[in-house]
Amino acid sequence: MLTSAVSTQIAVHRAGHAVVAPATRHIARCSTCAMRHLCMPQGMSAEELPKLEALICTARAVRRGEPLYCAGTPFENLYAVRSGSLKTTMAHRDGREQVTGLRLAGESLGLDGIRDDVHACSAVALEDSSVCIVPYAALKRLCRESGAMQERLHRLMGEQIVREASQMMLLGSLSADERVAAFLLDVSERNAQRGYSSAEFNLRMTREDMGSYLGMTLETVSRTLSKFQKRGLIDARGKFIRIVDLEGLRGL
Amino acid sequence: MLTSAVSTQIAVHRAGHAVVAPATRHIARCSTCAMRHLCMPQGMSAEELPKLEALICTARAVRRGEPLYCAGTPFENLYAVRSGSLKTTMAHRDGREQVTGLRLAGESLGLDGIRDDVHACSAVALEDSSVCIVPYAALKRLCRESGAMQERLHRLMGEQIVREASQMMLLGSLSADERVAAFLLDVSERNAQRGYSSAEFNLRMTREDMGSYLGMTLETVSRTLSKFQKRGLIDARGKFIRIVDLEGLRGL
DNA sequence: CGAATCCTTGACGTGTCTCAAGATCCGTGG
DNA sequence: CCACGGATCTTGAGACACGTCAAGGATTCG
Repeated sequence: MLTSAVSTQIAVHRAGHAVVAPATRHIARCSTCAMRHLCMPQGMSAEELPKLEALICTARAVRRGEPLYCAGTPFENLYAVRSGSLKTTMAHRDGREQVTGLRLAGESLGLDGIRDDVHACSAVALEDSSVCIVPYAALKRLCRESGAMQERLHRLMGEQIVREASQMMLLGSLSADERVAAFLLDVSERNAQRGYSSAEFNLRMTREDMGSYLGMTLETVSRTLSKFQKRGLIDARGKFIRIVDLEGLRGL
Repeated sequence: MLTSAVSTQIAVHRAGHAVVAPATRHIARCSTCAMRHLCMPQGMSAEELPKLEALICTARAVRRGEPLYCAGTPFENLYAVRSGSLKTTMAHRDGREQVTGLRLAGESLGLDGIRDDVHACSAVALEDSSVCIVPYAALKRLCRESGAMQERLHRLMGEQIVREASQMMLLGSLSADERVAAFLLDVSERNAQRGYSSAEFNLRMTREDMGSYLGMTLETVSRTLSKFQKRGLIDARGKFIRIVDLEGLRGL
């Protein structure tokens, strides 16, 4: 359930209700889907609401390991993660892939295609997931009609710009210990913002994914997590991670 | 002079004319300023043009070493570099600063403030420079009236998102040699796109700035440049750099 | 339940950092 | 225009954090 916490990523109504719609229908209108708030700023007038729901709220299921979209393919939609989680990856000329992002339930996806109508990244589900589809062309039209809507989309892009700049800082100037600690704290905080536990969570990335995202090898990720465990900072059992000493992690 | 090359960063008209307006007036309307094209997509109707020019084209001079804006200060304007160059920097909690971007003449600046109306980065001039001021509130209004304008702004943000993702890749998986080579090629290409020489240019960053941007120490930057010089890949005399063997650099 | 994937840990190699000293560049003021 | 002084750059030697290679164990998922 959502708490009254308001995400900075995607603002959420202050009423508690189910985050995840019943997963029985894979392609479905998600009028009960919390993610429609991606496009529902507080300032929006009542008559605009139906237009919105008509536009954006189609859901799509993505199986673990399957791509939601691929780098190089035409960009048409933005997405909001309804349940599950995905990674975004980019490839070098030589084919090496690197993880460039992690998207948890409630976060948005697909902005990498806006530059030139072709996706710059691929998005792959880390577990069986569900996303809301937001047709970009229609969203753009809506943003010209509604200032609140425009504001929302701009902030979403701004958020990603700042988030990526922070990741550049992490990669450019932190040690392996500091990177792993910063990553765990980031995931923890993003969980908290969406009303989930900040103290424990299932990280569906592999050690290799984490290493790729954090600019280190999977072995170093593993060693670092083991070290944190020995020091009593975390309790990690495979993909399940519990943060024991938050301040200790912050202090790195 | 501009060639007919069209920048992907900021599309430029296909007519050649001076990139840099006469620098005699520091605060001036820059109706002759190429940077007004930031907000002048091809698809724009004739009657919208005056509105645009009324809005955006005020210039501001920034002395070498001076900030154009600082992290933590209110965000009100976007900027387009008219002449000169700037770096953007971000600070860690502990005060360490890292260079997160380099902006050459013709490129845009300030998107880091859109997320929450406060600048996330600082922007500091690398040499005496001049920028066009684009009030964000007015630009937003314009984007609701003009689809072409909206498109332009979105692509600008999309460009930055993709650019930063590429920099994350560089920082996360390239060796020191590869990073320096990629950086030189990037600057070279950006120069070419704006009609300047791709083979030689003045990089006004210090070795320390480059190191900070590329996630390495200034000593390693220096050693790497020396190595490239010995191999006949480049000709570097302090901040002036000439690319001798483009393919050789690409091959790293 | 079984096989493939994923994770952990060890030993060793190396790319990059750190510290240091001298050279060079460049802005400033005379 | 020149001289000065601080900032910047180069280069070397040694240290160390992290990568690489390898092997065995634990998950996980079909």
